[in-house]
Amino acid sequence: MNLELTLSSLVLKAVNELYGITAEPNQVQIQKTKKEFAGDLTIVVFPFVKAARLSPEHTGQQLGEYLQKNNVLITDFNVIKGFLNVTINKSYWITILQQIHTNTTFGIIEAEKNAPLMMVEYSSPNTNKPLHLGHIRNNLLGHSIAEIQKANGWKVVKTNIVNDRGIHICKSMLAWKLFGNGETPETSGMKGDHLVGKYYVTFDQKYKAQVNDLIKKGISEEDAKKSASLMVQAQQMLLAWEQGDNEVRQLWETMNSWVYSGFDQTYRQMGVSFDKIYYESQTYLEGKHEVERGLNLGIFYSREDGSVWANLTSDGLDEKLLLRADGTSVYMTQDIGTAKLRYNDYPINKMVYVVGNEQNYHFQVLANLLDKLGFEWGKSLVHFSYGMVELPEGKMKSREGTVVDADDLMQEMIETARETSQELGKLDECTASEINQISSMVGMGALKYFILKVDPRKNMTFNPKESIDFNGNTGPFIQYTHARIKSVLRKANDQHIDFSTLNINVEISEKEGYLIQLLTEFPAVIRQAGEEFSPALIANYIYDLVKEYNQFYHDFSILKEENQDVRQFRLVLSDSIASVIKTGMNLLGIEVPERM
RNA sequence: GGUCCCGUAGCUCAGCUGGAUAGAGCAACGCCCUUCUAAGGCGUGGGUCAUGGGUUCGAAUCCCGUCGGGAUCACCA
Repeated sequence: MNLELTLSSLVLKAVNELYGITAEPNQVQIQKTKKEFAGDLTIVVFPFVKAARLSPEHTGQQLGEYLQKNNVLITDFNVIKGFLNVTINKSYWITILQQIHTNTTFGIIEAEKNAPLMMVEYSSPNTNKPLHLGHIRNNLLGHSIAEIQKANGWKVVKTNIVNDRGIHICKSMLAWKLFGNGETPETSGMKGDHLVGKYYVTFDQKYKAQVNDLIKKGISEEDAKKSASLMVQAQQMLLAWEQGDNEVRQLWETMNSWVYSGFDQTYRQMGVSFDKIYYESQTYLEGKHEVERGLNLGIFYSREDGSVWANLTSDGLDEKLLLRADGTSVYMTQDIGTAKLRYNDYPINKMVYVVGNEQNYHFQVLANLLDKLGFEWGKSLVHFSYGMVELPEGKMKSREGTVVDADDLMQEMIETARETSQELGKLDECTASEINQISSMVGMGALKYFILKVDPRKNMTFNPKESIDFNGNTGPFIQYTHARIKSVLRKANDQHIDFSTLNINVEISEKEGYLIQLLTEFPAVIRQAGEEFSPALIANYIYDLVKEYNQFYHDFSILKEENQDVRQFRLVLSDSIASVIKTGMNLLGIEVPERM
């Protein structure tokens, strides 16, 4: 039984015996004692002062005396205003540390055989352009959430829905066909996804020129956009694609294969992966079937032009298009199909979509439509809605060329890490491949931590002109602390110091006791991060821990400590902290080096 | 216009299921390497928690209004 629960029930007993009231467990508020006061845990006494008919100070005093008398772990207490601060026996903390140190999966709950299954969809790229900073946030969140849920005992299937078809794909295909002169990744030396992206931009430029010409000829902007020949051709291409036209399909497969090899490279660098990938081209027909079924059931209706709609106004939503007049499908259509196929493929208990908050409405509608179509899990889907990454001047706009490319950014981070190591002379004794490995870890660590430490629900700002920091509240700071601990442990090992056992009665400082207390919070942090879908909670926790540890490291010596028991204790403490750093950072998808 | 989200130090962010004097990092300034990795530690300055009300013993946190910013309501995805 953990300390807080023990204390909590003891407080309930105390108020019952002292004041004759039966308090609810949630009235007992126990929190960590603020640093400026003596004590480990604080009980808020305000909820009981009425029943006690005493001043808050008096009530606190009485409760404190009762607690100390009835719990051997409490060695001392003090009351400030209405706050009762209790001090816990140091040997208790040492016992706890011993347990943590010997527990190789501290904080982690491994999935049991019959554990529930969570499917996490993330990434979901379009195959018409390379990944950018927005995708990075999505991928890092998706990967981290999957890891966190695994650590909370779920079975997790990571999935990706690739938007490999649709009008936008046809645009880059058409532009390549018209203006590409047969260019390939090989002939151009470009990464496949970047090459295809180039033609998507080409389409946009040429199309805009056509529209402007038409407007100059006196055609309205609206009509010009519809009748520009590039748009008409793209729509014809989409239709040809849906009808299985050989030539179009071949071009499509070729260009998509270029994109996939580019994406693979990006995903590898990012350190993310998937257990099962769905392709829109393989799910949209299922979606169409479902829409037609809904139409037959009278859930949906068709308009005169043949388009199919859902009327959701009675649910507070709008009317939603599900099939265009020409019979081609839209985003929503395929999402319905994909959902159905997934539930056929896996015994899903919880479906999580990691998708930006700009699509909040889309998922409201999706849940509603699935529900209407009779899927009982429709309403229970989770849209893990995260905020946008913005530049100081606002949203990234591909048309204005302000998009931060994922590959470029990752490369820059790794280069910066390499240069920094070199300037500081940190890796002078390492081989070239070690230097590569560590630079990659540190550069990616800086990027990942920068993104994951902020509350996922909130929009965040990224300033490309100021490179991501390596000092302070950053990934490298945490990695560095880990490396320093590992260095000490290596030296202990060289000196054949065995620290497998602890003397429970060793004298420890406040700081050391506090570090153990922090360690004990780790499992609860993982639980909460899972419940709230927030990697940021883990990031912030690890930062607090590391900051405290660095103060300890500065103020106390470990290997030079003469008292053997104390030295053992500090080694065990450091080792345990290194483990928690590593586990926590791994939950964020960040690796930690042995040296840096 | 309807719906939803956000506003905390110069900048980037914590804190938000109500609790003590609102915390970090960056930036600025000043200290600390003959001592286990200075990517570190210590210190100084910096706040009307957008704003006005309300609930409460107690509000950055909960409720209502106002102002400011954003998202969305597409035969885009």
